[in-house]
Order: sequence, then structure tokens, then C-alpha cells
Amino acid sequence: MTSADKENSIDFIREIVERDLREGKHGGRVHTRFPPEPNGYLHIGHAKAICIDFGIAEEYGGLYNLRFDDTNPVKEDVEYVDSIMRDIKWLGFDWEDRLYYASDYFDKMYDYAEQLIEKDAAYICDLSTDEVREYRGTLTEPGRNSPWRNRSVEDNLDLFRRMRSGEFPDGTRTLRAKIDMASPNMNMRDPAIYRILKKSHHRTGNRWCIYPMYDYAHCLEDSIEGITHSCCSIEFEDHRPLYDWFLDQLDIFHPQQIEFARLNLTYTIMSKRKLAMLVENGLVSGWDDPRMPTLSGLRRRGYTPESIRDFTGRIGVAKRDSTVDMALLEYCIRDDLNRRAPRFMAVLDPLKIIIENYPPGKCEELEFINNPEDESAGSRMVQFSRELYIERDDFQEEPHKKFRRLVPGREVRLRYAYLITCVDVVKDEDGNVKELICTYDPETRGGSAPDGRKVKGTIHWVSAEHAVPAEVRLYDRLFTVENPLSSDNFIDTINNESLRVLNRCRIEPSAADLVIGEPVQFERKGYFCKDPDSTEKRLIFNRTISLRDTWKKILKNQK
RNA sequence: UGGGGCGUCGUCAAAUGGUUAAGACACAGGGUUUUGGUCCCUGCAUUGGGGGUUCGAAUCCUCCCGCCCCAGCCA
Repeated sequence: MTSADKENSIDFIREIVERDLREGKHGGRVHTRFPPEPNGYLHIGHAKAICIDFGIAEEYGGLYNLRFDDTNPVKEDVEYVDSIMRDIKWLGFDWEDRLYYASDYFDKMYDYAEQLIEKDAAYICDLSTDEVREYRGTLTEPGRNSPWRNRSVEDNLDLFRRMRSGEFPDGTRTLRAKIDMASPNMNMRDPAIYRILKKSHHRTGNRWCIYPMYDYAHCLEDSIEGITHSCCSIEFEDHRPLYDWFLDQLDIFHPQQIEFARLNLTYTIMSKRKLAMLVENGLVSGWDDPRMPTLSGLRRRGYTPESIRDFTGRIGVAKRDSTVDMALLEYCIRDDLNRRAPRFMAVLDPLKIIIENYPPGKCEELEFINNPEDESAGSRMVQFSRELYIERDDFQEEPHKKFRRLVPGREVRLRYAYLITCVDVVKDEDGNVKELICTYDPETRGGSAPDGRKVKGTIHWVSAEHAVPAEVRLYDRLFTVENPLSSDNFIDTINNESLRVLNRCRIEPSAADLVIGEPVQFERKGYFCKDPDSTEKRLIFNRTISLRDTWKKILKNQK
């Protein structure tokens, strides 16, 4: 094996697809689908599935469908249909005209069910839920046949039609597949195919009062759409014999189900139910809270679709249980934003400095590079004046030995501006630093000295007169531990400092015109984007992710 | 203790019996730098355990250990 081969190694699903292509299995056709149930919001785990389903189709010149698996009206709603479509489009996938609903196939599914009955492969069962459970047996004991298992085809057909016409109340009867009550695979112990549910459906209204179960419906949906490779998560592995059974009984087009491991991420949770708990209990502001692993949350936080797609590519596809380090996701967004985000100056925790020898009232414009990683981004002019704000923690009166920012008597650089020296510290009556008196060297305009002398530190600043006020929301990981679910109660592991709101920030004026969601870098601080809560009067920025902070690391390693 | 699946670096993940077990993230150290950012360099595993087959095993056989999933008229 050469190194080039190693770099091109592919996952087991793509291996299957490539082999099928090579062998001409479906006439060289690749057709996949992403089949969400519209009962909640998409999260980054779904993004992994979407990138596998749709990404594979794209890579092999195939097609992909978006299909809503809406077979249970009790849990579903159009609200979710809309948000799911928005999120998938945002990720950058286009299913064109191939948008389908399981409910589109209800008639066809019903016909197939009658076929099953006619070949004595399904029967109407009158057992109650509790009785079914008793008859099913346990993991170690076989089940027993339902007393209704041997009804005649005629009776079954008659009963099924009456079920459909609404003659029987919810829960009184089911249509069951006649397979094997002693199967070691619980899924094969005469699973339910149809249940009675007198509930209005968001698309079919009251046309139906019986609804197909997942195992029966899903393989038919795939078959009807001519799906070649039906990828799903690993817990469906032992449903595959059932998937195959229905298609074999009906003798119709047979897609291949392939299972892969779900995504887990450190410091967060992926369970829809538990995320809902956070929303319902007000622990987060909503499904799109920037701390949520939902796609709407990540989007609001400032994650780009490109970064998420890059991430899903980097984590790979396999079958083993795994938990990906959140640091990888953070790396992906930093990597993307470093290349594309224009730089701005923002002082989050302002400390005023006065340049003693700079003429009062004078203002000059200095040239700033918009993005050192992208020459085409050009430059802009930024106003400089006598009174400025710098970051409070860029000054230490009694400095740490490795601190190389502003210190009394030490010269540092104001980025793209001048070399300054702190000559005096003004304090309030409590002894807190109120402002700094500095001097500047007029010969160092732009930040470099003609005599070639160097300074160790460069700090950012904004002009006090010109900067605009803003609120900045600093987000951190939602949980304090890598695996919140390992705790007795995951709620207890929520990070109380996952949101810090800073109200006195000052940003360079040009940043006020930014479009909501557009990513920027606040130099030396991190990547940010304007939040939709912003108004004309109130600018609000979300911190997507901080810059890598080796200074913080130095301080931490010292302890 | 039925059935199914899975165990390779701290975390993901390659390897398809054949030279020193890829790569990425993380971590540690160093260089460059007008962002303590970026970038560059260096370091970082003998494959869950035992036996066996073989000239040769992460790959094959065998026994053991561990983890995950399944007893919805949810998906």
C-alpha cells in the first residue's frame, strides 16, 4: 500500500457503494435519502447523517431524496418540517424536486398490507398492549403465538378493512406480521404493521385512522423511491432482517440497509428528549440558543455550514461507539473563520488611556489590514485620537514575569498605530485602576520604529470618541463534564458560566454595519457575529469561539 | 445469563496476512510573527487479554474479558 492509497482511504459505506458500482448492482445507479421524522429540530448528529446520505450520492454522481417519515401523527408537526428543510438547505444540500413524505404512500402501503394478508403473512390481532407484551416473551424466553394468529384470510381482510373504516377504537386491534414468536430477534416476533390512531395527520388530515409502523413503512418508502443504499444509525441493525423480510414477502425492489454509528460529542448531549428538557425548563433560551448542538443553535452561534461539513468529513464513518472531542469541532470553525472572517477591533472590557502628548482634538486615520490571510480583503481606515480604550487585562501594574503587554514604564505597540509608554496610573478612591496616562512616539506611526527598536507586545484599542457601544455574549461549553449523561442527573452538570454577558464593550464603528450572522474576528479575542436580537439602538454580538489562547495556557500550566 | 454489533494513540480513524501500525484533533517543546492568532518544525500507540496457525498476524483460528443495542400499538 502506498502513502497515496492511505490518504485516499474510504469508509466502509463508500466501499460498499464502490463495489456495487463496480459490479453494476443497480445499473450503476446510486440513490440515497435522508428520512427525518418531523418531530423536532435537527442537531449536529443529523448533520453527520445528512452528509453521509447526501454526500455519498453527490460523490458518486447519484441522486438524493429528502423524505419526511411522517407515520406517527401523534408526534409530528409542520413546524418541524419547515425547520428541517431550512437547516438542510443551510448546510448546502439541494434535493431539487425530490421532496417526499411517507404519507404520500399511505394508499400504496395499505395495498401492500392487503397483499401480505392474502398470502397469509399478516393477521389481525385483538390482543391488548399488555397482552401483547406478555405473549412476546423476554430476551431469554421465546414468545407465544397470539390466539388470533390463525384467523382466516377472509376474516383478516374483512377486519383490516373495518379497521381502516374506523369501526374500532384506538388500541383494540393491530395488523401483525406473521413471522416467528420464538425468534431470538425480538423484532421478528410478529411485529405490528398497522395500529389504529384516530388522530388528524398534518398532511392527510382525517383520511386515515390506521397508520403504518416504522419497520413496515420504511423499507417500502425506500423501495418505492428506488433507493439503492439506505443508511441509518446502528440501533436499527437488528431491524434489518425485518426490513428484508417485508421486501422479500412482497417481492419488490430491494434496497440495502447499511448502519453506522451515531455521533456523540463531548460536553454536550444529543438526545432530542433531553434537549427539549433544557428548552422547556428555561435552561437555554430556545432550540436556537447558541449553546445548543442544534443546527439552528450552531448557526446563530456563528458556525458556518462549511465548518460543519468539514467536521463531518473529519470524524469519519464507522460502526463503533464513539465520542468525538468537541475540540475538533472548535478547530474546524476556527480554521474556516481564520481564512474568511474580516478583522475588527473590539474592546470587551474597556480601560481608558489618555495619550498625554497627543494633541487634544486631533484625529487621524490609520490603515488596517482587513484579513492577513486574504490579501483580496484589502484594508480600511480607522480613526485614532487622544483618548482610547484598551482591554483591561492588557495592563498589569505589577506584571507576571511572562506578561508582555502594557506595564508602567514599558513601551508596547497599539496595533497598526503607535508605540506608547505608560507613564502614570490613575486610581479611584478604592484603589482600582481608573485610567492610564501614556505617551506616544510620533515617529512610530503604523506601529514600527524608524530606529528599528522592537517591543514585545501588541495590543488592540478603539478610539473613545469614535467607538460604538455593544453587548457581547460570551458562550462556553454547555456542560462542565465530557459526558453529562454519565452523571446521575445531567442537569447538575450544566455549566453555569456557559453564558457571560458583557454590556460595556466598545467596537470600531465600521463593525456596526455588519449583517446579522456574518462572521468577523475581533482581533486577539475570537470570532463573533451579530445576533438577531440586535436593534438599531443596541448592537449584540455572539462569540462563536475564542482564538486559541496560549497565554491562558501559560497561566494555567503554572498552577 | 437469547440475539445482534463493536473493541487500534488522550479523542476520532486508516490498515483487507508482508518493510519502522496512516492521518487529523488534543497535548508537549521549538521557530516565524505588528493578533500570546495564523503558519512552520519536533515529539507523542506494537492494536482489550491469553493460547494457536504462519517464514511473517491489528488482520486467520480459539478461549476469555469489556462496552453498546433489542422485550413501543415510537422512529
